[in-house]
Amino acid sequence: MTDALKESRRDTILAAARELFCRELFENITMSTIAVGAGLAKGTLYLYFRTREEIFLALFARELRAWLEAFENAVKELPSPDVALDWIVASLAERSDLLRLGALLHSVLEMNLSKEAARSFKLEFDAALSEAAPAFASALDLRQVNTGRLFLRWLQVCTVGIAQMAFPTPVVKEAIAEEPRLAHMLIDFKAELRRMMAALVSGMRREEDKNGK
Amino acid sequence: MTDALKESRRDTILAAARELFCRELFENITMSTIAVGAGLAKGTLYLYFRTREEIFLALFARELRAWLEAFENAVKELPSPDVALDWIVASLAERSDLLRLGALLHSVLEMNLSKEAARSFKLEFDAALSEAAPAFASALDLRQVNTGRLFLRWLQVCTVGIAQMAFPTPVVKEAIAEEPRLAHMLIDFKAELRRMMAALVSGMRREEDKNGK
Amino acid sequence: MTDALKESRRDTILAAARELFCRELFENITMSTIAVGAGLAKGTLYLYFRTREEIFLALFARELRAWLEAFENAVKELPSPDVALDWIVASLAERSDLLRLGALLHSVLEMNLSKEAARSFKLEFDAALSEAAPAFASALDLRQVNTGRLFLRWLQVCTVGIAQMAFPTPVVKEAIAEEPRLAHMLIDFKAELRRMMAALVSGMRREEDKNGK
Amino acid sequence: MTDALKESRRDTILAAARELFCRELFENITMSTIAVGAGLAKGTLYLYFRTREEIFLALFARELRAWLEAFENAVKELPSPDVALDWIVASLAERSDLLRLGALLHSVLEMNLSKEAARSFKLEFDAALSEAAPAFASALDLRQVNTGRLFLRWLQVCTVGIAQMAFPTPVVKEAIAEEPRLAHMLIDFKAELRRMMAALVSGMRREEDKNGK
DNA sequence: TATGAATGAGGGTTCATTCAT
DNA sequence: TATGAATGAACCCTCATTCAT
Repeated sequence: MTDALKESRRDTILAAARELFCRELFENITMSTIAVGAGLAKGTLYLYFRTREEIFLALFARELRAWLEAFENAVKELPSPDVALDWIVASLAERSDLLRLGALLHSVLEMNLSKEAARSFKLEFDAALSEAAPAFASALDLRQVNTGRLFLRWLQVCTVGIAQMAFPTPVVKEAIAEEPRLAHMLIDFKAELRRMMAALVSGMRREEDKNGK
Repeated sequence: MTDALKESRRDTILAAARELFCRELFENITMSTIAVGAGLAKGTLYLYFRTREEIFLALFARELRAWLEAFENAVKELPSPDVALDWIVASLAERSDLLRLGALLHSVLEMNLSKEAARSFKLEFDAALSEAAPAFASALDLRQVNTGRLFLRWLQVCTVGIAQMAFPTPVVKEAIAEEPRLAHMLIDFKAELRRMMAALVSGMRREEDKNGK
Repeated sequence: MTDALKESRRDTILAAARELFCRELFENITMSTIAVGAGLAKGTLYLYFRTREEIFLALFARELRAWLEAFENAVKELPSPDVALDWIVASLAERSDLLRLGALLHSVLEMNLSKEAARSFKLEFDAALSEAAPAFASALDLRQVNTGRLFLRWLQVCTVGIAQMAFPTPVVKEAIAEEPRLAHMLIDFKAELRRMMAALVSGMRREEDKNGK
Repeated sequence: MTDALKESRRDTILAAARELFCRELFENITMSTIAVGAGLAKGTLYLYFRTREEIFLALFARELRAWLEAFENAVKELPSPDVALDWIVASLAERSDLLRLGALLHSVLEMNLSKEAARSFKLEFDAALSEAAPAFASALDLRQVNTGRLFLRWLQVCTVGIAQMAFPTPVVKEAIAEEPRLAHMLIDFKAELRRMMAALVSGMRREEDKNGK
């Protein structure tokens, strides 16, 4: 079996997982369901991924890469830092599965992992961000690549933290909806992220200036 | 049975839960273990909390209140915004259980909750933050109470997001430790939070200035 | 506390149990619910009944006595055996809780009983039927009291057996309703009981004739 | 895995369940015990039956089919209706597990069932009886197949109802044994069923005659 | 007599993972 | 490589009953 064939099988599985993840909570997605969705037997999944968590970790990595690529494609049409930030925030808001996966990363997905799997995920994750860092630095008028990398890290921090508030579980959403006093707890993801990132980017610039002297 | 007695039972249970949470991953803590730790029968726990998740939600609420109170006690000894931020960051770093609970909030603790429980948790949570907001606003030289509330929200965002990176699961920690190329992925919680909050507070002040005109 | 007071407490409890039993499946009725319905504490129920099953056994006995009394009151207006049978069948069909309790008697209610409770239930049950036997014998034109007693026994047999078919559990009822081929499995309790008892009464008369010679 | 292999696994499980049911009360038989008895893992049971109740429902169906087949094999040696009734009653009395399962059918086994399971059980049950009806009609000198079907229905009614009295729970049996006044409550299953069915068959014949005119 | 807090046994079911074919 | 039958660990929660007050 060629590598290409192998890769396409992985894709089939990830596509099935993604499909399900868009409609269901993570905990309700079973290996069985994924297998059915992919048109494969349950056991076959384990030829491509060692655990259920690895599947979603791989899915996260793929979605992340896709978003980074989308940014690199869009970057020439982003004349100013402000427009770039707008694009970043808007495109993230559209990728709710990426956001939701990001929120699960730490407390769920990294829970049942072999050391080897953890290592290769982290390496891949780091590589992806590092490669993309220069483009972000330039689009945002940051002088150093390192600051671009920092931007991506802080973006992740904010993204995860805001997603927690902006996308509550169904029952929490209902509870908030029915209680007027809680209305202000429903955060708008896009607006909140935009505000925070604006402040953070200013901060980064100031730090660069200070260090630059 | 008086209310005080009831409250003390709840405390016993929460104390046992906390004890365990400091040593174990959340998923490995069972109702059985908590019951043994509290010197109670398993069924008794359900007289005070409707689900396992509710216990940890209550624990989070208690720890949060404790931290907020600690701040209010410390506030008079925090002459400048910088010192205040130092105190905030340092005291959070010391409360690793509060941080870890915060990180579980969304993806785990709010998963198995009745609407009623969700509602009362959110109300309590909101009340606690709102009461504390003025003290934060004043310590940080923010002009409006609302900005104090915003500070707490952003603090939560950053706290959760940074904790994700700074406190990896044991296996991930090992993986990072053994791979030199991943060294920079081990974030220092305190430093990172300090930097982010500094930038964010500056941003808040600028927004206040702009709106103030 | 006088005996009358005690008796009225028992009645309160039985009334609450009955109320619930009309709306719920037996297995869904808890001691808690009954206690709430009776306006008593859970523990108080145990001052009047030793087990949950005893409550429903007592309820059955009470309902049975009520029905037997109703018969004795109606008997003068039942000129012929046919009319008497009609009355018997119709009045049973109206007492669906008596029927449902009867169906639970063996496989559920008598499952968790002390020997003492079993004994006194059976004695009371037997006494009630024996007292009523003559009235049934006379209304149905049976010559011997024993045959009246036999009638009541067979009536119980048929009642229980038919109730099993005529009052299926909700999910079974649905299944039958949705499957045309199963339409004939929905027995009409009244018609079926009438037919069976008619045949059985004829049989009893023939046996009496044979033995009488 | 062939269908035959699958069927044999089901048989293994049902055999284990039967074995236990002969020695224990239904409520004391756990999935664990059955699994051990069948030499399988607990989870494996759920590959063949969706719930514990389904196992016993399938067991009932199998035992019923076995009895119906036994009848069809015996029918040529049953020269007269009386002899046929004798055979029927005696063979049922020997199959106490079939009787006990029949008694549980309504109030226990059909309690925890999916609609689908209920449907297929009822269809199978109905089919078995319908197929057997002609043989019964002919052996009992009933003119119409429908009356044969009716016979089987009434047989079920009586069987269930009488079993309730004839096979009391252990504690009830003791209570009756120790109390002379209750001696007559211990019904002899065979004799009682014989008497009732004789009367009912006469009734059926009379109805056929009436309708025939 | 009444309470209701405390008990703790109890078991069905799910599902990630393995492994013989 | 693919299968899917088999595994078996894991665990929450209910609720009848007791008993100290």
